[in-house]
Amino acid sequence: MIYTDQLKPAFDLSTSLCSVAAKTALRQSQVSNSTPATIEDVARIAEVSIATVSRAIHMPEKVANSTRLKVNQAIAITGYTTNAMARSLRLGRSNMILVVAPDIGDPNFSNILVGLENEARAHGYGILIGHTQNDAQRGLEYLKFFNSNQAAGLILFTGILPFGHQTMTARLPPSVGVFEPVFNGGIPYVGVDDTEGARKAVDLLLAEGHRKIAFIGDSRTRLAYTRRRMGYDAGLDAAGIPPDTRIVLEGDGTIESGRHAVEQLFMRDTLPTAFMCVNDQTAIGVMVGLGARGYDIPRDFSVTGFDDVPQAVFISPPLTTIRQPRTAIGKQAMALLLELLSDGRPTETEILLRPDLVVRNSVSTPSRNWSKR
Amino acid sequence: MIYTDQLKPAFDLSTSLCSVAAKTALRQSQVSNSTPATIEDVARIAEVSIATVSRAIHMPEKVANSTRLKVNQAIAITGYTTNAMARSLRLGRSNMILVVAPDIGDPNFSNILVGLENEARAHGYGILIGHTQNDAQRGLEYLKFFNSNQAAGLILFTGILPFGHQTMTARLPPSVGVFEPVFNGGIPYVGVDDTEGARKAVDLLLAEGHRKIAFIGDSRTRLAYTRRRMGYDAGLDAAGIPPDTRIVLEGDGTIESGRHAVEQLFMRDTLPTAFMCVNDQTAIGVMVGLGARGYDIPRDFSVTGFDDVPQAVFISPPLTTIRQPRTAIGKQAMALLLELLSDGRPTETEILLRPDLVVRNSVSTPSRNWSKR
DNA sequence: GGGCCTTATGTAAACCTTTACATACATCGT
DNA sequence: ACGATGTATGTAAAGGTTTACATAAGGCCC
Repeated sequence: MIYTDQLKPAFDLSTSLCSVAAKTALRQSQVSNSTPATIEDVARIAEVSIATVSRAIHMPEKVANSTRLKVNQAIAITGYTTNAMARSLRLGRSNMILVVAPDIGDPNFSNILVGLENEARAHGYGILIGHTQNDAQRGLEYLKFFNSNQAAGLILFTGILPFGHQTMTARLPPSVGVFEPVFNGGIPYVGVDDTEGARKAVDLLLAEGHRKIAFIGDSRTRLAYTRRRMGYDAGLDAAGIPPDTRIVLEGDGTIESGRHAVEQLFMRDTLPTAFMCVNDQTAIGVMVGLGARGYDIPRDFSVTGFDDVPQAVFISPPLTTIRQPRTAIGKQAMALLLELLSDGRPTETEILLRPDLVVRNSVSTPSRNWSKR
Repeated sequence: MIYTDQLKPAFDLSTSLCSVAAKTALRQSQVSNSTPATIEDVARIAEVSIATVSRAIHMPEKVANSTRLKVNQAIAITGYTTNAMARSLRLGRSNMILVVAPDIGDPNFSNILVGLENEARAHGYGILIGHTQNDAQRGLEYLKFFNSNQAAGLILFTGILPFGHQTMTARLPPSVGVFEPVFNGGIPYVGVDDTEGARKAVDLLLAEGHRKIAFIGDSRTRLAYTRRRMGYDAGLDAAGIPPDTRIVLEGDGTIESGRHAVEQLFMRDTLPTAFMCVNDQTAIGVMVGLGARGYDIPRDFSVTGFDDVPQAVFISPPLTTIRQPRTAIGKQAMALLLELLSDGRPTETEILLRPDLVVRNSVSTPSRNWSKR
């Protein structure tokens, strides 16, 4: 898929196999050098037909060695690069991948992008980005990219199709979801094993001696959140601790909801010794709420998050959390999509990467105060 | 540049002006509906030539009202969208803008991207991203996008051309720099008024009563850094404070260099009461260094940064700094580029946005301790 | 009513590839 | 020596637009 990498400008004509006619052609082409060289220029210089040039580039084994050599030299001379527009038009497929996220300003987004871009370019693809800001109408606009083959595949950051479901279910481009499965189904995705990640967090808290561990969840129905809750439940169960619904709260994944959860718990009779949060935002909110009430973390309460957002290391105390291997996720997602593009059929419907526990400073043993309860 | 926005699928044939022939044509086209509608399908249904369809879309004033109506209805029926590949091929220009940054994983990058993308799409352009990781070879690869009209313009995040200078100076695509001027010159850029920003920081410190204000700079020769230093100098000068080179240090803009600067100052005989840092990274390093020596910020020392990186609000204490209006910069840069694309000649060579002081918690009056000196 | 201008539309070439099909030539087995 | 097979190359069509140029029709003036 990488078209030409002969970009070396220097080329010594005297050692060339090119005939006199070729040299004349070269001279001509240099005069009219204002416009990029086309396959025809190359053909003229190499003294072959354009079909042969095309074959020399894309099916080198089908042309004679001597011819291929001539063509390569002509390419070097002209600095020819395949016109991607013409190629896409002819082939009915492009070498661009559209990446759509609800918000490209999200700091989590950039790291994925790195993985996506590296993998894409390694295979001769470019990437094209768009963001919907959760507006279906805007999502719909990106659909045009596929009608006209401006993009060959789609990476979706949002759990829902950014365009109305009925509109396009029939002719959906090859797609891969990132982080969470796409609602409509049929689209493979790459994410992290949320259950296992949550399990690691709760196991750490248990190992430190916590028995009353609150779970601050996210009531928006996303598989990731459900699975994190499952990890929490499983961990407690394995430790023989009966579930206590009084310390399981649902928020909405924001800082504010973390703070709110703390307030709610203080109004009830049972306080936990640790807060396991569905994501880092919530954890930050919990820490803020606890701090506002004068408590010290991790002395009085332990807190864990999930995601390892860039801020997690800078807040005080630095947050113990579960890391999403973002660059790796991006790489995997793109690899899966490219495979889809060539094979046509998804090999996997779900790729779950292993999340790592990153231990910082927001967890310690339960304070004597609270563990007495 | 926005091709078609008639996407409404519903269309009542009974109210249509279309003749029986048109309805037959429609039926036919619906049968072979697996492939996207072309301009020819539209022409057949509207019973006009493809030239007229093209004109109805791009030069509506050149077709009769009745004809335009028929065409629009046909477009609505077919769901036609201009094939961007064919269009770009014919026009020799595309509706994509290439955005190249050294590192798209940089958290500062995402916010700019938002501004860029919004502005671009508002004008019918899409954006395409790449990152060079400071590798000239990789930068060179992106040049192909211009030879083949895959992109019409270039947004550069790096202060240098990502491809060897000599290679392409002749046929450089319309370009706009972001944050800092591009070395080679001739390329307009959009950034922030660094001098004014620095001046705001130093003026705040002076207003708080500081007289010994250190400047921790960045010795890498970038215009932005030089200008921030100029703002510092000007501020002290205006306050009648003679420059004191003993408390002006050069680092390299990293956290480590901030920490190192603190160590250096402690080894000398004159300590400042405040640290004005060339960027937030350095400021964070300074805070870490000071914290390690047991000092409290802002009680013992005041610290200011520059950039307002996302972490600035999360570190402790939250950093008083100068905000880069990132989304606005992105928007402006894209607007300038689009203007360049239509006019051909840059109207401005440099657009400097006004940076704002954002006051948080890392600055207070000089501690009595130190001010006694 | 004939020449002329204006307005609306159609015809066909061009943009640059890729590739099915045709052609030409060499090789080989008999 | 000849048909069959295989290899290397060329010819031309197709992909979907845009637009210069040609054509046609209508309105106007004398």
